[in-house]
Amino acid sequence: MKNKKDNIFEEIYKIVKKIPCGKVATYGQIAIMIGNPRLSRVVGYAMSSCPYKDVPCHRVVNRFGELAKTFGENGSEEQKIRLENEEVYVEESGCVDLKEYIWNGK
DNA sequence: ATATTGACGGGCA
DNA sequence: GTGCCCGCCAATA
Repeated sequence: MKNKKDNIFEEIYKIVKKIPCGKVATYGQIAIMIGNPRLSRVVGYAMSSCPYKDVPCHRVVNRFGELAKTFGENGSEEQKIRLENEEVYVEESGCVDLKEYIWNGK
């Protein structure tokens, strides 16, 4: 039998690591994949923790499609570069075209 | 130990 | 159509 509850973080990381390069996913979408659309907050928190370097948190954006400015000291600057490095165009606002780069889940 | 916050999202009034 | 409130988990004060 399983523990009372497996770390929800692990569920999140598992999905985030599943994001293909050149694509981005929203917290809500990831949260839904976990099984609870309201876990969006936990998803964001898991990213802020980001203990696993295998988790491309820079590919995870909010529902507006903009990157997390709390990524680091440089803000979304480095994150923006990473996305552009993966063929993902990012605006100066740190916003990407969801309709173009949104991860379809496959 | 408890309370509040925190990279959000969705539902309801 | 707009605005406000609630929910979830973990970490920090």
